[in-house]
Amino acid sequence: MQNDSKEDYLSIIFKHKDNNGEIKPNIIAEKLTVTNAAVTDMLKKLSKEGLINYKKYKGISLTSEGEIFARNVVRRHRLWEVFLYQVLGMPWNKVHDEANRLEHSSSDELMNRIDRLLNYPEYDPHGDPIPSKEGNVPKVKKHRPLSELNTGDSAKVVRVNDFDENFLTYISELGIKLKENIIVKEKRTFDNSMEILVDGKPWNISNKLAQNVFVEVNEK
Amino acid sequence: MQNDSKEDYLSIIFKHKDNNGEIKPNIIAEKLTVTNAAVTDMLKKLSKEGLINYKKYKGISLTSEGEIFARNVVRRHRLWEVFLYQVLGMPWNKVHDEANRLEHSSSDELMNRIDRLLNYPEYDPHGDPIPSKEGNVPKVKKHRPLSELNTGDSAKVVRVNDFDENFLTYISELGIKLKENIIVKEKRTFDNSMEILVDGKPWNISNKLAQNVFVEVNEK
DNA sequence: TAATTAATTTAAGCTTGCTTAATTTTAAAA
DNA sequence: TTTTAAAATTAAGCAAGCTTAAATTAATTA
Repeated sequence: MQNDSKEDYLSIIFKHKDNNGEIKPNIIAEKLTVTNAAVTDMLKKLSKEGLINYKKYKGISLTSEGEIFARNVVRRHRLWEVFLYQVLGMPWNKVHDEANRLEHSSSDELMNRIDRLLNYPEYDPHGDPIPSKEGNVPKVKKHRPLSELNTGDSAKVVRVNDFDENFLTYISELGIKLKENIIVKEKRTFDNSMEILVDGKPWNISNKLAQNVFVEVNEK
Repeated sequence: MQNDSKEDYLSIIFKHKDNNGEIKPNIIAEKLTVTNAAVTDMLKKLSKEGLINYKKYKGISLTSEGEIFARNVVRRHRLWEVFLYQVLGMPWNKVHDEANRLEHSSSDELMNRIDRLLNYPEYDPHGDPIPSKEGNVPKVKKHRPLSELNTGDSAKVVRVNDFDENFLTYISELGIKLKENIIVKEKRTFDNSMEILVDGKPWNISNKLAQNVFVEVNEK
């Protein structure tokens, strides 16, 4: 109701900021599917409240207060994802949208109880790190996009992007999931598409798809 | 976000309608702590959408479509209450407010999974019936307000009103909970206050309090 | 560097769900 | 039944979070 939008904006900034901790309005607009004008509007409000640093036409970044706020939203989201996936057995691809609603409706006390129930998980079902109650963010395992591998490489899935439900539905069908092994049978140089082996089955995947699956390469 | 208010109105109508299935705007305004003007406003919208029967200055009732809608909101609310209380061990008095937020953010699929996890409970932690997925509302056990009992009566708690967190906090302190036995040591005729025995301990309670605790009288 | 395109901001306006103040209708009391 | 009080409704207006259209600034390309 009152804070949902604000929470969405801060969470998006947190998740999509670059190495300098900055993000462009454009990206926020895309991720939230609102117009740029709406973003400008909200940025002013967030700035006035001291949650972001914002100067017209300049980069946007979280203040330390905004960082704490955002981290907490992300914590709620990812804990709900683990709960939905592990405890309720909800399929991978539905978990994100459901958590997107729940994250705005849960008190800290509730989330701490869920956290305990789940035995303090460090990663959500897509491999993203879950900020702790104290605000610590677990290290993300070193990993590269599947798209960078070459013919003959073999690797283990450690993270996937969760921004698109259709993408998740599709890779589920291919048998791609966390900790699953993937072997690159052939990489085609002209369009960077590849043939991969998942659980013994061969699939043809686009470069775009491979860019959204992250793996830890197995030493040869 | 979009539907929260609507859901609140329908749920209040469902829970507080009289024996004719009707309710006055006044009561809705009180329960939702909004002005009568706001209620009139919303009633027009709900009526236009075919969710309630409404004629100016006349009684308000749910249409069959509204009934289905409202029942589902109540189902979500009460299932969440059971979950919070039983699975997470959240205290009695905090469960209602938390569920008030979650009820607006949960898909049917989610609630059906929670329902299964809880093994299809029929009553929430305050003794209120939980509508099933199919819309069946379990029979509420026959019961009377504690305030109607007299000196020497003994009874078992089967339901309490959950409208006020302070009330719930207070009766928790007295040891009053579902299935707890209460003995009326003395009822005072001049103000209808009573001295009761809960788990062996004596307490003095007002008539107002006793009106909100519902019991099944033990045969002598 | 100039011209063009893309991104950002401003301005005006809309919808939702409220509010306060004034008015009308119904219910209760004399 | 008349008067008075309570409840319900209408009218006008406000804040939040959007939109579209126009204007400005930054980035890219020729």
